[in-house]
Amino acid sequence: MQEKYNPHVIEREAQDHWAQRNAFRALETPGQKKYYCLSMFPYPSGKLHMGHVRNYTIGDVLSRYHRMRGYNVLQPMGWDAFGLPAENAAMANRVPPAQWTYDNIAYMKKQLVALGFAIDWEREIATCKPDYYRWNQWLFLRMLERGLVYKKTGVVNWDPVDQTVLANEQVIDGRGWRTGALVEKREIPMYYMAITKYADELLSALDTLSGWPERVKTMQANWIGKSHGVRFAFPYEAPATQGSAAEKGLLWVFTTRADTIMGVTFCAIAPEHPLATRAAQPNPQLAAFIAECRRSSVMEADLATMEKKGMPTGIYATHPLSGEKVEIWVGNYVLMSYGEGAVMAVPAHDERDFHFAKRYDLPIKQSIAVAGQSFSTDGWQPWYADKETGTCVNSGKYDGLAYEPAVDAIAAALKALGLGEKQVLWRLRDWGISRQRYWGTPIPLIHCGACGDVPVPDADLPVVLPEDCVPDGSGNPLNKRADFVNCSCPKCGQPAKRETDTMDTFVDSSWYFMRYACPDQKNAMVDERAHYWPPVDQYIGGIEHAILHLLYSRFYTKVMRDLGLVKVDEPFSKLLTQGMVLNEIYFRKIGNGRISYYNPADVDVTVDESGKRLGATLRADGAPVESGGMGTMSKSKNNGVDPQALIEDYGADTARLFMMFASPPEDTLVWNGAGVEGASRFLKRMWNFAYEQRAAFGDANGPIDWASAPDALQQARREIHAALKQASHDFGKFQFNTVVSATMKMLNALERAAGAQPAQRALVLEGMSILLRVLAPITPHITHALWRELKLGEDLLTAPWPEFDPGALAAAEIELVLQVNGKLRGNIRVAADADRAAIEKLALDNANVRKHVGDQAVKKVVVVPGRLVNIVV
RNA sequence: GCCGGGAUGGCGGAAUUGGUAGACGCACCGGACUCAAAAUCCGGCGGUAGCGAUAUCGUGGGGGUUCGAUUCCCCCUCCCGGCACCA
Repeated sequence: MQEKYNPHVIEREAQDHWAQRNAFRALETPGQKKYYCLSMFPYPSGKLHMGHVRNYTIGDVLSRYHRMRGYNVLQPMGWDAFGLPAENAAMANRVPPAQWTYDNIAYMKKQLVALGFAIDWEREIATCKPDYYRWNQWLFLRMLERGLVYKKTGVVNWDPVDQTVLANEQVIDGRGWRTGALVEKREIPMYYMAITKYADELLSALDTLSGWPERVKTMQANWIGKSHGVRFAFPYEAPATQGSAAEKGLLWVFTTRADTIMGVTFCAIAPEHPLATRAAQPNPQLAAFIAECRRSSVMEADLATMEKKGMPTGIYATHPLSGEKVEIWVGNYVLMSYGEGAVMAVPAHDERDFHFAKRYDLPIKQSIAVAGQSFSTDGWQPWYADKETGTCVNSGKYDGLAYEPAVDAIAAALKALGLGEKQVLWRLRDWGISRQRYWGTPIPLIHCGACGDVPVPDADLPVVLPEDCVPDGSGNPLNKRADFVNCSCPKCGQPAKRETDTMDTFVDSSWYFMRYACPDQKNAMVDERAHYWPPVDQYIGGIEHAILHLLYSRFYTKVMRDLGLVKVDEPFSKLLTQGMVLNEIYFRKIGNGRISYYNPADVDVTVDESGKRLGATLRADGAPVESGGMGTMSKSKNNGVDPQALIEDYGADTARLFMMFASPPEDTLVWNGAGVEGASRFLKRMWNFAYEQRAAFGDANGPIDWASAPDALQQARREIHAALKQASHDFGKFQFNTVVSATMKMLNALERAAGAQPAQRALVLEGMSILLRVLAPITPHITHALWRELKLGEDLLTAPWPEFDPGALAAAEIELVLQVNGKLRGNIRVAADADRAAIEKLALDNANVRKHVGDQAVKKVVVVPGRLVNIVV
């Protein structure tokens, strides 16, 4: 045995050992409990960052732990390889996205291997390869056949200089990130997936996901957003204009507060609403306002935070129940994509309408009252919107009705008029999957002048993406590739054009977990092995994916089930949402709204004497940079920390141990390398202890009568088994930081108790056998080496998880805390089986307790068995 | 703005889910070893008062429930994640 811990040597040896045995290859073994453990696959951005190390270490710890628990474990890995950063890199470096991507994959794979993850690399997939995305195309066509894919227009960010559609991320302060040009909204035809057809099941099935965090289920439920309300219409008359004749029509709106209908004083429509367009024809001011709205962001977050503005259309509608005239306004806060793109406005009982009415001096009419509260238009009060205790007032025959009966009566009245009825509305919208970008899955359609949009026949799949394009930032380079675009129509054989839009990369990641079951299957999307492995038993990934990725994956699973491809209803039985790993963000604005980000490792922070931050400068040029606060480690913010230096300096085990010890996996973690030293020190200490004690191992020890062993030994053994009990319990809670702390307690206890006596040697042997197994999932290399050096068994990979000895935990005496009126006043030792009366007497006899009780009467004595005595005076 | 989450010593965090707040580490301070340093080992380490026993304050801020609140309830502040084209 080597005297010194040398991580690089033992890690190489352990990894060779596993590789030679093909130890992590997963086979479909009938009769054995399977455990499909999956960490979200990475985008190959270049190098791993600490968020990856955290994610994949958690997955590996759980995989190895379950292997020790006797499960047939599958842990695969792959690459979410299509996406925008590859195109950005291509523009910067003049290298095709494909080459950049494959280079990154090669480098990052090397890093994953160096970290010793128990991955079945035979199942590796990359979504940018035709043998994968072929099945994106195939499923797209099946969905098209079933009406689950359809075409309609959608709104995108348009850079008028580059003539290019921009991602939200590429719009900074309303300007294109490369050109600095003011971005416009533009409507273009796109393909949509009808996820709303599954809205009901996506919502109700959340109840079956007992292994998911409540917060994620809540977020999904709110996102799907089922709301019950009333859809109804305001009849209106639009006067004749130069362009169009006078028109009578119905303005449809949706509301969840039909009980406030008699408080309506105006209506508001989205700038994109057809009625707004019509009203703008004779009204240049309104047209200018609508044009201004067109220049605003497409992002909901921007829309919701911007100043609420509006303008009257001059068109009046008739209130369907009161017959009053109400004016129709255009409001920049009304979303065309939700409901009807129009709302009834009740300033008295809707906060947004209230502020809008105040701003434009529109009437405010109370129609709900709460007993004991008086209404005023001076300022908004939360009770104005209270539907629990409010009743209708100033509402004619609905006066006095509470929320539910009022909604029922009003819906019935509208229905009788043929002007509306109750309706369920979803916040969830269909999923627009078209991207006007090169580096993605080609949408398998052909546009023929005679036949229209024609699906590519299955036999012609995949539609292969040429891998040698270099995007230049203006438009989709596929449009310039005649060899890609020009084709013949599969129906009529005439010359035709291939669709050049590609699919949203969320499509790629919505079913990859199914493909891992059978990545080598060339003739089908999935085969019968997808009836063995799915669902994923444990999914692990960042909390930032709580809604979109997880919802799309659930949708895809249900679609694949309904196509008979898989048998599961849900893709992920248990979900662990890892907290973000944050780091400082530094940037400079380099003009035209463009931003350049600098890695914190290249930035010096200056502080004053009290440690307060004064500023930050870029080391390269000494000039100041701005702080962008804390944010997720990412390529786009250039604030990732490459784990490579950590691995090279300390080894994979230290990197893994440190990551697991730093915080519980679900917590946000602000990156700070301090503490790595401590993790490394612990492993060295364990190695040194094993080296010193190596003589205790190997020879047979007789059975030890622990009950007659010295107290100090019994105490040490109690500590070890208590720590084991805690560690086993904490594994179930995913609380790996306290598992690590338990192993530290074990080593502390062993170091104190070690010695040459037979019982001491037996304790060291038992303790190390437990310690190494508990630590094995976290630091697999050093534990593998020590397990063999100490001759504790053959291969630690398959050693069973240790069970604690309840007998070791029993103590003859226990300590009880004494309180007077809830304040700590001392403690006593009592026999473990002491009865209540004896405990009370001992407590009341305690000198410090007597001092604090004094001559006050004891009102009550609370005894919590095994914990404390509280004397209430 | 809306939805979800978080805040505990100088730092990361713990507290068997209502029962001794600060486990286990990091940093720091003192000591041993050393010519010296590093490494290692031993000890200390929330604030205030006290030589000490001990007292008192203390889990983002304010209020409440309880014999007892980091934990449960109400209000507020700040930070993080998501908001449909970053992945």
